[in-house]
Amino acid sequence: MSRLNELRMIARVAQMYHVENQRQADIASHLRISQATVSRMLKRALDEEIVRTTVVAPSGTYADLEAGLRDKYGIAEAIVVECSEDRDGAIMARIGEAAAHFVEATLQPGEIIGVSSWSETILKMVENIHPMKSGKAKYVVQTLGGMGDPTVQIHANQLTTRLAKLTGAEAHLLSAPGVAQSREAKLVLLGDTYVRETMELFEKVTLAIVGIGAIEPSSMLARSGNVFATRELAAVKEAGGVGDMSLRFFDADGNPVKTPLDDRVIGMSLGELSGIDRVIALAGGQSKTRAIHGALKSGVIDLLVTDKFTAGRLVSDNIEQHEEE
Amino acid sequence: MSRLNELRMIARVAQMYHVENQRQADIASHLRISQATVSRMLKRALDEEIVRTTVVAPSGTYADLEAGLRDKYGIAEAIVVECSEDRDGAIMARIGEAAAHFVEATLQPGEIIGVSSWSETILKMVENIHPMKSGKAKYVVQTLGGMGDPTVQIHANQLTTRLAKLTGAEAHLLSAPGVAQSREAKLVLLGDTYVRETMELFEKVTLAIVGIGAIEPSSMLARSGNVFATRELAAVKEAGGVGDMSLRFFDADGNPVKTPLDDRVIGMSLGELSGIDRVIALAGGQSKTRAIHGALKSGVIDLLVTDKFTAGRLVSDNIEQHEEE
DNA sequence: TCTATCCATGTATAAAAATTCACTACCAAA
DNA sequence: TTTGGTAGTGAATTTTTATACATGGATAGA
Repeated sequence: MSRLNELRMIARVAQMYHVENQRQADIASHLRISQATVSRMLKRALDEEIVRTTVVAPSGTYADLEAGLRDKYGIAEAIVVECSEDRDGAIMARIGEAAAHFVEATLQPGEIIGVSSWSETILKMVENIHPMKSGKAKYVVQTLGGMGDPTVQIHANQLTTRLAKLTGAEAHLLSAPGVAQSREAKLVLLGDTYVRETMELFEKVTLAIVGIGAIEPSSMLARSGNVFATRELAAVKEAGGVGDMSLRFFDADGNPVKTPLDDRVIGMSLGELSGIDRVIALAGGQSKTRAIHGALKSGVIDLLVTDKFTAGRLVSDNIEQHEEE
Repeated sequence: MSRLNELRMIARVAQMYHVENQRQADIASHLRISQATVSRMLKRALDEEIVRTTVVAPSGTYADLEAGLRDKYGIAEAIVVECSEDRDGAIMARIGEAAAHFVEATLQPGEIIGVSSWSETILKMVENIHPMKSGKAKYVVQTLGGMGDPTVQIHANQLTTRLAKLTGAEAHLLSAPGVAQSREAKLVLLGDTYVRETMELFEKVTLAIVGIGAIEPSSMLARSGNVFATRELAAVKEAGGVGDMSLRFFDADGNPVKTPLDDRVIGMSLGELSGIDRVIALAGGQSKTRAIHGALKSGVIDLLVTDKFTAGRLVSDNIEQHEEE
């Protein structure tokens, strides 16, 4: 019985605090108890479930999927975007928008942004970033060489340059192909002063933005002019590779897949990536599901931006089912 | 679209704060924004109804009726107790329990309690108060004389004394009848040193506990041996009286009803009562509904403790219907 | 293109809330 | 009855949160 009277009082305190927006001190003097007691009663009210606080995600947001991704993969943050259809074009646009918003909102002054250029999704992101008048970022560093095809090469440069402009940063381009013809060719290219200067900035990057690729040739990869022979991609698959970030391949458990290809890629390595303060990955789509799974497993990603369909697939355990879909 | 991303972020912040119990500062550094912004987002979340806080009244409490009483009568607080049946005996017991709990929980150190002795409900309250080891209250002052019948007189003294003992206070008894035989007799009684000393404490009372009586003779009033002639009570009713507190009568609007009886009562006046910091009224029951209505209207009561049936009758506007029930 | 005004933000600070501390009462077991 | 542990309290303090203020950019109208 006394418990009921106690709960009545707690309920009243909760009412005054949460509904009537009174301060604890006022409630305390009104009820002739101490502020400390009011504070304790409010905690009690929470425990006793006299007050219930619910956070409802605004329609179009997927807090549950985000939590699922965070929990399953141990990543710091996940953003799951609304998307009307499970189609790559629509997905990339939405992911790009959300990523742009997030980067804008959280960019630190003096930040050094590393950006992988071989990603359509990142392109979409850059398209959605609003120009920041007062220079916020310090440098934007291209973390992967351009593509063989000169047209696409320009494209890649533009992405980096544009992002630099938008963020008020100085662009540091990687004036080299993403994939050299041979190991020896790579060494020659690395001899270039500008290339070396840019690559020396890799370890100073504070925010890396990467795309995640599936082994299946994407349209951009295709356009780049067969930098990897089909045979070579097959070898990567053979070795268990499921996807890449900046042309660095990994398997379903997130372990790097070492192949001779590695010696030809001019860009940031997975090891370098993992040393970066914030790594934001942008990817979504049916075909990339397994690749994203592996990428998340690798532990180098801090934040994933993806779509609700892909997030759903990732969270539901049966990733392997999608293997050959 | 940007609004949606903003809301998503707000939802996430709300999630981290309310569900995951993280501090604003931590959320801020996690998301690379300032603590101030987190605070604003949380306010925003409240406005946008992304977080919803509901206070659910524990079963057996009547927050709505209490709010109704507060609003309708402008009293500071109301306590409405659960009660299985609308019968005076059960009601008094419950009200007494609740009042005891409240007084225990809110009694200030050094408080001077004034207690009207002619109330069975107050008696029930005193029965339910737990002894407080370290003296909390300073004095317990009897605010109405005893009753003519010596047996009941003792009863009244006991109530005051017992309450004093329980609260660790010093009892100040009013060793005089509640109603003197005549105006002259009252003057004589007031000449008594002890009586005068107690009455001089009236204005120092910080917490008054009163019952509310209907004009209809209560069992205790009856037992007291017809202190008021039936004729006199009729006169009070004639003048619009609907009830009394400590034998001071008032009408349905809470205005004092002045009759020659006033000059014979030895106890605290309504004027003195209204000057007291906290006035707690204990009353419930079908027959007292109109009396309580009038008492609340008088504006001297700060807290009413009553039962759910009576509260329901009081809150539903049609008090006049109960006039002759 | 140039104001004037409006927002949004972060910093610094004020305000509010939670917690530590010291103490009291209470209870159960010795 | 004593003792040792638990629970609950308010005052003081610390921690956390909200706000006042100043700044810088965005926006709209001249």
